[in-house]
Amino acid sequence: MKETQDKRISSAVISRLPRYYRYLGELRESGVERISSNELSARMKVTASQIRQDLNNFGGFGQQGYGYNVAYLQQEIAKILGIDKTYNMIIVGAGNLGQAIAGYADFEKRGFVVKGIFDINPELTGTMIRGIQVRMAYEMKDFVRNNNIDIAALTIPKESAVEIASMLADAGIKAIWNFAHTDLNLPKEIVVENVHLSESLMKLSYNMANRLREEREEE
Amino acid sequence: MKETQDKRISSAVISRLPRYYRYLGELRESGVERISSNELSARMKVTASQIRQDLNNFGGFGQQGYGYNVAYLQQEIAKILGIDKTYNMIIVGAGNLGQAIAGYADFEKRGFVVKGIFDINPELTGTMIRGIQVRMAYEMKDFVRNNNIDIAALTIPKESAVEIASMLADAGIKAIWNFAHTDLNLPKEIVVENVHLSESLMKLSYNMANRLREEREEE
DNA sequence: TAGATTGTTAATCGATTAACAATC
DNA sequence: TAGATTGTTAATCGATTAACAATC
Repeated sequence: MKETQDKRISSAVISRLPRYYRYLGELRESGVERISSNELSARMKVTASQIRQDLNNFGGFGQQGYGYNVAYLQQEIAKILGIDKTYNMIIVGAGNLGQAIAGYADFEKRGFVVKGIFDINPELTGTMIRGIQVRMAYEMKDFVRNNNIDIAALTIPKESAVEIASMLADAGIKAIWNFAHTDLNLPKEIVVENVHLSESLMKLSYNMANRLREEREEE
Repeated sequence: MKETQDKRISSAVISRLPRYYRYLGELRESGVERISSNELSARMKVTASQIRQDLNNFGGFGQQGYGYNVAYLQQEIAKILGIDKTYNMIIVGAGNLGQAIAGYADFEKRGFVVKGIFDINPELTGTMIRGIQVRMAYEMKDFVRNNNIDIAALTIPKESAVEIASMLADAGIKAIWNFAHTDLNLPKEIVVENVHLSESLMKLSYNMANRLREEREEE
């Protein structure tokens, strides 16, 4: 009997779930039906113990002496991640990044349906991007309210991001996928997932500088 | 006397440095000259203790009874992150994401100089994107060798990413900023920084689903 | 000098790994 | 049944927080 999960799951665990999901998908595609935590461990370069601990936060998906059924486990992880449902999404900012995400979210993952793209540039009004109409920013609030929009991807400059995010929160958005280089200050019931590319690039830079440092020391 | 950092710094610490850098930049822009770990703690919503611990991994940048000089601390963090230098970069993939990064890396952060953009589509040869010439994929290896390229941003489908990454490693690239939805398997001296947007979106999805779950429980 | 705040050591908390009994 | 492998408890390791002496 599966228990409803009660204890709060750490974000470290959550961060690993999509990667499990990806590997299980690859295994499934290549026709692998079952896998043990040990085999998966070798492929993914994490410990088997961690895999079992992570999964057992959500229930027992395996079978002693057998391992895990690949398709079943992937499906269960999909449920845990909530990607077995569909979500309505808008893209705010019709620049290259907005366009990339529009195309990406729509094609790559069926579950995230892009309903509209918004921009402040009047010249873009009525333009279509990947079959989705570009609308004016001032229409956004009503659009979110009337079209049951769950998620907004913010691909706009940091100067306007905080204000627009607050407006979206007022309009009842549930989550913001934030690509703007700033922290948003929103009521805690709004989910925010940050993608700060500049910070990612700085981490890369650190590791590059540090790799060289290490090599010098080894000499 | 500042010690050369010897112990390995945890990636949790490194991940926080760019955020410190950003906040310090904002403070500097608004004319703040000095700040205590306590004030910074309140703004950034992390503990003052953590700020002091993080910084003291790299040396003592503050002064008892005074706090930290904003400009000086920011500069020192820049050095730690290695963003006081310039790096030569190429973009692999001239799609929307590649274009977004080309524009972004060049304008937003002066230190990362985009020297070339590569694509397999012959129609794009010779095209200019933000003043940078688009070149054919087969020229890439020689280009990396002859132009002292440090970093490659991979914005290509996962099918070709692993192979191209290996080729770039052969050509002497130092780091790969990987936007492809796959893990790269490269020699350990190559730095890899992954930006897996689909995994980010799944985390958002989890948190959204979970937020709703929690709210239901609270009722 | 007195007050403020760092740098750093110690205590706590949480996450990862190891071990093994349960069980398919 | 014997072998394999999970689920889960215990041990270890590391990261965060608290406390405070050092010192500007």
